[in-house]
Amino acid sequence: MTEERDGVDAHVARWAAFWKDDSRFDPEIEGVLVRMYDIAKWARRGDAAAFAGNDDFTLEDYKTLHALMVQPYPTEATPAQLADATHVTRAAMTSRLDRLVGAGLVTREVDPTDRRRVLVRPTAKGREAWDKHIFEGMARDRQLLGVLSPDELVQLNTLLRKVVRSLES
Amino acid sequence: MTEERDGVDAHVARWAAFWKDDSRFDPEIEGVLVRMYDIAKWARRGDAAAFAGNDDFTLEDYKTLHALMVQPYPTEATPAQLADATHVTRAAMTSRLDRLVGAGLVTREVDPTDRRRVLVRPTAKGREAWDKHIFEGMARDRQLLGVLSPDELVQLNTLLRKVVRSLES
DNA sequence: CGACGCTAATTCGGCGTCTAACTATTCGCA
DNA sequence: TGCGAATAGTTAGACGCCGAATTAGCGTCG
Repeated sequence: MTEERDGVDAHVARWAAFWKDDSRFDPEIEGVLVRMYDIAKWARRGDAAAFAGNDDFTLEDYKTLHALMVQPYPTEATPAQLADATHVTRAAMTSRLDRLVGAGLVTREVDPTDRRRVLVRPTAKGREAWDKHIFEGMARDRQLLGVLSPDELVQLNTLLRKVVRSLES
Repeated sequence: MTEERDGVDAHVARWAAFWKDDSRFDPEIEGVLVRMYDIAKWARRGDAAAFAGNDDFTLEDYKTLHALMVQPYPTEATPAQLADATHVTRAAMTSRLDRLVGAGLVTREVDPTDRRRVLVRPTAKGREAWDKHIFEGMARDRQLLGVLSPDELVQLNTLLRKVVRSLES
């Protein structure tokens, strides 16, 4: 075994001592989930730190704006679409949009063809805010995964894609 | 390309249309992080749902108890150790322990040798609660990653381990 | 055409986390 | 010995999220 151990190995090993011969426990399964959970938490913390100074533009603001900007259609979406894209509830999206409207980064208008719906569109100021932060986020991401070679990234994506596809079905 | 696409591919592709030739954007990097984030969120939601009925034993209670039970030393730890193990702040751990003490699942005593410190230990009831849920959680985990073969799990862990090690240093 | 069901968005109440400030205790060094 | 710095835990206040209930508009079918 040339691979070096990490903190999760230590954690899982200790933990495995309890159920050495119990088939219900699989160290590889637990290892994968703990690691993904830790890495995701780390990334989230890094992103949050990058937005810490700004009182008027938070990480959540950015994520919402990003989901809006990369919509397939012209940059316009309903709250429900944005909620799905960012994996939060509609209730959470309502409060996110309150903030963004208040800051003048998006507009919120009732859809004339279906008055139950609301159409959200970025303002010029919103596009600027998005543009300003998008590449900084990508730089953080690149640094986070910098230890992996391009080949390894492709491998990793292949494996993760399988998992995501099984979740989507 | 025999691999099937997932929702993240669609998301990232749309997104990539903006910076087709911009070296600052790497679809593999973004894909990895979005997928890990989504999978972790999915797992968390599943765990939370499993604890939804119980009013007196939440997912957070379980996680704290678990961290306590798998401590290297005899089952006893300080709030700071538990906070580090579960990746929450000490303030959050204080409120978690309030709940657990209130429910009679752990005890909290001042360390006689260093009166700043507090020692947390599980009660018999706490051990039972932990035992009751640990294998259910593992079953959920196994189902979540069921699409991956044992070999693929090892591959995945090897890649993730590299990332975690780089974060730890 | 009117009642019922469905969909979209919002409001409300509660929970968990965070940062920052505070208390208590111990350590270190003049 | 004594006093400032460091450490452990807690408290206070704010924020974001969630589930459930609410309001409003659309649709369909008798």
